Amino acid sequence: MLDLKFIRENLEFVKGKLSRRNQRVDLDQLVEMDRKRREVIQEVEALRNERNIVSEKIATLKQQSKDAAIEIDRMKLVSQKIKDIDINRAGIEENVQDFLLRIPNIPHESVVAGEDEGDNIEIKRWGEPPEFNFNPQAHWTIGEELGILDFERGAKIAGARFTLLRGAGALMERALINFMLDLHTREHHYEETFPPFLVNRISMTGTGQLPKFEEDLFRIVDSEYFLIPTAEVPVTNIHQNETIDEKSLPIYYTAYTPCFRKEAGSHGRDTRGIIHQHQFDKVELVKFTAPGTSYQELESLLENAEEVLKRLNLHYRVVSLCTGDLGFSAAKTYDIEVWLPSQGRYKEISSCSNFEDFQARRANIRYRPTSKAKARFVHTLNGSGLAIGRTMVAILENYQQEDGSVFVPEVLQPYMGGMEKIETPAS
RNA sequence: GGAGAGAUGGCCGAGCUGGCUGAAGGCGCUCGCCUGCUAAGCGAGUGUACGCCGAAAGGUGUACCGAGGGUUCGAAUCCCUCUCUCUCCGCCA
Repeated sequence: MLDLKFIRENLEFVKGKLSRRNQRVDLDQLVEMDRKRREVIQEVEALRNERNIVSEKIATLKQQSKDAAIEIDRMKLVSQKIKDIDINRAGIEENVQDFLLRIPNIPHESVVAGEDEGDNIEIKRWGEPPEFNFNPQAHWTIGEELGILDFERGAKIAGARFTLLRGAGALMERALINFMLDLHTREHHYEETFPPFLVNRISMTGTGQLPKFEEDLFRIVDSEYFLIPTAEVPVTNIHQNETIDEKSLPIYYTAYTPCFRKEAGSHGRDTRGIIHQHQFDKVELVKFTAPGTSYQELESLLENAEEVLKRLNLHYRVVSLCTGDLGFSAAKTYDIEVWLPSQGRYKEISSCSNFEDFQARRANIRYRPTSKAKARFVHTLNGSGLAIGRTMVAILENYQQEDGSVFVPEVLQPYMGGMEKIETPAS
């Protein structure tokens, strides 16, 4: 959420910044509502002031056993008027608030203007794509052959975009989770957390999923619980409505959670395999920082996520999203894209963003500077470190052998009971 | 699921027979005084949000005692609904 006062005082600047996003916002309408809002506030507060003064007078009169009937009658009318105006004011303020919650964040100055992902800027590449002297298979073929990805059973149990992992597949899922959590907690100094997987509407609004993107979320019938689409939601909301001591910043959290997404807009995209699932596992990284350091913290967050791919020895590149491709809440985002041999292209496996104070204002997460100035909003950041399912896709495809077996990356072997290779049950 | 208790400022804790209570008292914190150092002591200050005035310093108004409604000229105080916490019983991984 943007600061209403900032919009009011920097209208042309904000308009210019938002025009580079692929979303249209009529700020003039907001400014007019805000003008009306302040007008009504002045009106009702003047009446309240009068009522307070006269009520005190009534109290005095009564103490002196004098008659206050005239004042009381007059205040009855004033109170009724206050009530009427208040209803109007509440309506206006709700409209203003709702409007504000639907305005996307302002892109950081370093974010390049562009239309869509085609305009994203490649920042770097790491490693080399593996070379095959045979035709590399897609992960769904490899996984089915090995008996570790069971798409038919997944669909039978739940439906499309659900997959049953079994045997070494299920084991690798668990191994990847543990490997990533161990790396981030032991070497990158994130605190491990294990949050609720269902959250309320307030938390979803705090991080920006609501009110605008409800159709992307799974919701529990007959209650106000939503299944989390990412650990970002419960973990960022850990400090909802809190004021943090500056001394304890920056705060680093990591969490493994399953993620649930309706994928409403992606019908027909990646229908095969486990690239787009309604349920997938992810290890997430979340940071709370002071405003001055958030961009250097974004760089180190990105490095922490990259480290996972480096240790798995998977070729990847990093792109900086352009204004048109930027998510609703983000001021700046780096995507890490891993190489998929079967597709001959890079596929997003992590998204690392700085939200600046956009989420903090919504979720009311502040910090008190040591200089005892007044509390300010923190900056929040998060990134996948990494998406587990897509990491498995990358491993299956990049480590595949001609005979259909798949080597287990060295760093994962201790997490898989020393297993070095996944082979077909028959062999 | 049943019965009961509670939610007040950074913290503890009064007020809850409605009217100088933004809120006693204590702790903490800040500044000053005092003190050879430390401790103690003394004095003053110490919330947030929004509106208006002001270049600013600041001034001023309104709101806020879990949340939302209601009664009343006036609500932290009375009534209703909800949320959360605690205790006991039942059930349960």
